[in-house]
Amino acid sequence: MDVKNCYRDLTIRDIGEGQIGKTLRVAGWVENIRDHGGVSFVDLRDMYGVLQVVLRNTALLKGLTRETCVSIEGVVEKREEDTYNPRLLTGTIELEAKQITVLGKVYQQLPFEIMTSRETREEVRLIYRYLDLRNAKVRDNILFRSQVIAFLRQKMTQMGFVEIQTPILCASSPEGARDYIVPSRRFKGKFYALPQAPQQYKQLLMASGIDRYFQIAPCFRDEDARADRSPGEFYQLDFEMSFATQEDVFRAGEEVLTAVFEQFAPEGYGVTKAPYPVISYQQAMLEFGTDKPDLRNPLRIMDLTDFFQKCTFKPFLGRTVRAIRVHADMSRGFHEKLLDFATGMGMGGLGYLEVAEDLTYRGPIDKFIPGELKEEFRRTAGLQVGDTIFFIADREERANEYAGKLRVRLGEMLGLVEEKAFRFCYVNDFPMYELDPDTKQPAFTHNPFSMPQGGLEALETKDPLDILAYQYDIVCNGVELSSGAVRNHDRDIMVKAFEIAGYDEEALKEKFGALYQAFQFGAPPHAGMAPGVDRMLMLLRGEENIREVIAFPMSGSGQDLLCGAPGEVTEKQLREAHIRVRD
RNA sequence: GGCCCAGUGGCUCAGUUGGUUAGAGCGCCGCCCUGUCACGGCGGAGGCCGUCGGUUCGAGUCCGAUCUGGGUCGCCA
Repeated sequence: MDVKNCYRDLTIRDIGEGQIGKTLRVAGWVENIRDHGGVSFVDLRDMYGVLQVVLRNTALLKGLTRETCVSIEGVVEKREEDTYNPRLLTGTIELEAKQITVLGKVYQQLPFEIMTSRETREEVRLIYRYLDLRNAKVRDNILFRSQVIAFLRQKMTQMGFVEIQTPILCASSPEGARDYIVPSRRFKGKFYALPQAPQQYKQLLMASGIDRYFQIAPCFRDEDARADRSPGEFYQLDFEMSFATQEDVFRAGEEVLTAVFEQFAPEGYGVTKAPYPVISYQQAMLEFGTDKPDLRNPLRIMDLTDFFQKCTFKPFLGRTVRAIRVHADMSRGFHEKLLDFATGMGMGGLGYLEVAEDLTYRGPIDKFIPGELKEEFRRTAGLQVGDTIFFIADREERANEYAGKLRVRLGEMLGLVEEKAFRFCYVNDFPMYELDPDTKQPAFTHNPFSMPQGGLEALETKDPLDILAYQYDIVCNGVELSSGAVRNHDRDIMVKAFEIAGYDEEALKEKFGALYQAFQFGAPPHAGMAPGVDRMLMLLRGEENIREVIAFPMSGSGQDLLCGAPGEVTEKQLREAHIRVRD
């Protein structure tokens, strides 16, 4: 687009050797000033780049400080070859200034230096976020976000999904996270809530006959922050498909994710091609010790519980025994570091065996494996000469956790983790119910809207804890990117599913009345998922902190330090909203 | 809500077993410098050591509380 007006003729992106000799105006900010007495240099920055401006008339410097916003008129000149700056796109040219107009003065000392703003205390960066965002690296994350979101929209549209906005002011939903609530002026004592996700609306869209819906959906949850979880609000690529099976959603999810990661991953990164590996929840917990497997790490956990019940090593009897086999030379120091890690997370010790040249085992546990079982052990564990096998024994839940962390640690220490890769998988077959530790009653594990595998029959005949749901996650590099499910679209099955979780039909009607009603009128089978946009961006940019991919992030305590939210409101506002604040 | 870490000029940090006047780099201000690009040189200003209380002859330093920020557990159907 042509930007020519009284402030500028071109942006810095469009200035190059083609303009040599021309007189033109450029607008931007003074990034740096280098005053050499007779000649001075100003680095002029706009959103697109940096251009060196030469000032031969010292008077032009008057009134300029760093970050002053200016319009500069000058002549584009070729630089002498020995003064090229290869770090600038405009490094072979410069602008010889004839006139400088200050558009925005700097009145105060800057709170931090723009070029190194990322090193500043985050609190200060957030208070002056508009200055922080002048830093190229900070700004590029936000520009990158814009490109990714534009790409997602285009891709989803191409795939036949229609984007539909669902309400931001909606009904409070009783389950799940804490709602943000908004008082109603018209209805005294009643409240809207901000949506934790457009879950019910998108299901209602399916009942409305919309075939494939998507939305870059803002989601609001009043829960505490983490490094990878912003408090309050975040965005999901929310989508839902009618007449769809789990496999259909898998195909759609992997198509869009592989496309966006291939498009935007850093140079040289590998991206899992569709179809993604599918790992059941049960298998994930066993082989990876977590439901968020990082497939870049080639190590797998094996189960040796049954085998060790036949041996005489007391600490393993009656315990879940997991093992990790590695093939690597390990120094004594290595074992000490690993043992420190193990005891650091609460393990009593860390048993291991090494397989010697003659296939005998070296290690204290060897003597507890009866001679006649040594060969069976070798086959069961798949051991070869030079292998080391580590053992983890505890009650099952803890054994999983320890083995999972040990797997990650071993992979890192041995340098086995694949670099420069985004490795995706689906984890599916989550249990439908789990025991609520307080009430000892079955409760929904993930999402009350999921379809139980086996349908009504399973609900009526099986132990609730044995029922699996058509419930799945997408995991990338050990990060949960998305949850999703085949939804329960049948009224009767829904009633039964809620009954098991302790809600009668009346409660169901009250809590999810819209869905309950909609399912009376020929609702289509449907399924979907909602990959987190912020998480995608973190992965693609290699950022550890979610705030780095958000233009105006809140602090961990859920405050907007820039604008001062949450803030107080006037008495009048409170009165109109029928709110009284208790002391 | 629990636990851990941090808070010292504008920014990033140092500050000894508690001991005179709290330092450095960068930034800022002034002067010098005609080819730098995180230019260079000389000089200068700038601090209630987060806040409140306590111990002590004496506290940036020790103790207690509190606030703010970060991380984490809980929480996040």
